Amino acid sequence: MKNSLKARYEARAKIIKAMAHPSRLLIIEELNKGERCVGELTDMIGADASTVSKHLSVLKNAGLVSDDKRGNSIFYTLRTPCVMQFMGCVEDVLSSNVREQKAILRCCR
Amino acid sequence: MKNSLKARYEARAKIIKAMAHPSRLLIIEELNKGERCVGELTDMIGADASTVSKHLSVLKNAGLVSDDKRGNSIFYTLRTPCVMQFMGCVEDVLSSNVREQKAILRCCR
DNA sequence: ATGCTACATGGCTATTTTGCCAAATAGCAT
DNA sequence: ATGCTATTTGGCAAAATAGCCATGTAGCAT
Repeated sequence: MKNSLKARYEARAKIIKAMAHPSRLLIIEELNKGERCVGELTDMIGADASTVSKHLSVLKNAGLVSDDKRGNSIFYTLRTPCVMQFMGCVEDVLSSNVREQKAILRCCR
Repeated sequence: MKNSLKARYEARAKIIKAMAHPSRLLIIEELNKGERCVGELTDMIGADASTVSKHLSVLKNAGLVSDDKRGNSIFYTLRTPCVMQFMGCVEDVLSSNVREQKAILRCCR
């Protein structure tokens, strides 16, 4: 693969990889509704606070979220809500997969 | 995290994770132009044929591509072209990141 | 049947990711 | 200063991922 092209795909992959985790998808969806502090997200996810903190740093490092410290808490915001539009497509893939499974069942009865 | 919710996010994550690799992004973009056989993709990527084959199986397993064996070759197709629309958003994130970097430079001169 | 081409699979190692615990840091209240 | 709450960081072990090589399989041609 040509070098400049490779760098381009690597940059994209980094962003997509940042989204590619169940907990981080929950975070993205939640932040799409409005800003949330780490504690709120930790409660929802039900993992160790340090784990959630690291997930947030992955998202931040990819440029998907930004943070704002106010008082004792740090509030996170979704920086580019367009990523949420993608979820519709992901759901399409999922239901398309289900349809295919059904079709396979039908034809082999 | 509630169990049914968790399963939902895991299913989504699997699809996104399948996209989260430079070579697989190239494959997706190329298949968006039309069907391609493994050899063509292997030449473009410049990795071992077995490596490319495994990338394709990841994409297939996620339901993103389908394959069609004709003669001696196997042709892959992008099953849900909507994933390509997402790339625009990814590019937005990237250029937004660049803008932010520039802003940081400006303010600290 | 033999050979050749096109892919896939198994096996292995190196690297990356994940998630917990413990410890550090920062802000607020007393 | 001390304690309390919120969050991050370091460290570590377990799990997942990536990529190569060697090998297996399938189709076509001779």
